[in-house]
Amino acid sequence: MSTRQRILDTALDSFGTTGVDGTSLDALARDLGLRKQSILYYFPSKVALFQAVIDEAAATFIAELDEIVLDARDVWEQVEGTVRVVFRLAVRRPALLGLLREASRPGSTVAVQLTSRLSGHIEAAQHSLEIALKEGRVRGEDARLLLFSLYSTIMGVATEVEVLRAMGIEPSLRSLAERRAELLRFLRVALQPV
Amino acid sequence: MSTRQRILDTALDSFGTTGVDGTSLDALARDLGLRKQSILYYFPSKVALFQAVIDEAAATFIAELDEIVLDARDVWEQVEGTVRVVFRLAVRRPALLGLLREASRPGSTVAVQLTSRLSGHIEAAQHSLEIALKEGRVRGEDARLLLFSLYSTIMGVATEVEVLRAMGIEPSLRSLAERRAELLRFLRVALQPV
DNA sequence: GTCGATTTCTACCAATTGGTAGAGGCGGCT
DNA sequence: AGCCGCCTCTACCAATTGGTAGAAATCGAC
Repeated sequence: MSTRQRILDTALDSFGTTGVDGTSLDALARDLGLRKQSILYYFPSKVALFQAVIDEAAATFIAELDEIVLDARDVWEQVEGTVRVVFRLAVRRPALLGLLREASRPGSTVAVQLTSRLSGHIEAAQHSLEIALKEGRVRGEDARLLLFSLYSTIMGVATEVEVLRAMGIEPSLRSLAERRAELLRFLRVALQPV
Repeated sequence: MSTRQRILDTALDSFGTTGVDGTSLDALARDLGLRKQSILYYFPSKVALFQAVIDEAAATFIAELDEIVLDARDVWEQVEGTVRVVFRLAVRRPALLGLLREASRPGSTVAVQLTSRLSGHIEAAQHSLEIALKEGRVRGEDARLLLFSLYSTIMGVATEVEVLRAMGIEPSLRSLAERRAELLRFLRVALQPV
């Protein structure tokens, strides 16, 4: 793997767990077995590196979502696909979810950049939700609120892994799968029209 | 108000919005019209200050919750009370919610402290949820997952304010009240037994 | 007024931060 | 060999970080 890509990968992990402010270029270079000047050779500044990491993270996130969600035939399949993607990321790349949270924090300069990057996907999801609402296939009123609720519920439950880890409890894959199944049941019931 | 209390207040706002790493004692002192040495007079170190802030934040949060939630007669009143408290905090003290997120981030040293501080309330809520589940007054299976889902949903929607602000949109109080009402409808439907 | 405690100040400090300048290694190409 | 472009290095820098030492100011009590 190219040095540039290695830097992006390690930076994502570090930014996602320790935070951007909590990650120094020195520490990052140490993890890579390099000097920080080599990092600054590939990326002109730290914020440039952060933006590149965000860009790549958003790209992979969208790619994973698109692959599963876009060719879903109804809203429920979209929800199911999103849950699958987010949980897979929570297991395989927990730092990515942490990074998304970090970047969407108010005051972050890249928040705008990230949301504009994701806005296409968000609007598409909202649109298909609105249609489903209008046709009565989904229970609810405001598509935007529904979307936010779904998103925050999924993210919250998925990041429960991290919270548990922070409390010193290592969650098993089995318990994670159970939680995912329960979350799906919960969402199905919540979405089902009366 | 005492200087010590002023420091705690300003620190909460700063830590909650800019983050702990993103807040220097110098900047904090500047906001207070002091020198940072005066801060270090009241709190021996920065992490000591952070812990004090967390402690106070958790205390107010719990106090607000207890006041409304504990004398609720059924689970639905508890949920309604929690939503009311969180939304009120999102309007009056948005930094507090940001701080709670910051502190519950994995890798944070105070995460354990915070959760142990809240654990009493969490267990009480989980307990009453379990009873409601057993008696069939609430639809669901795992009380713990249900609790997490409720919590993350409420938090997510409440912090939508911050996300919108980060996108440059100032949400009106009216729209916030609407969202709260919609969230309550959403939760009521999701909890109602069949 | 003055004593003593509480509080806030000036003056430093070592360590770390992100970032610059430029030398040298390394490979392939002619 | 010699050159060149790519990469990584050493050496350094100004600014900022959290924190210390101790001098002044401020205060109420007597």
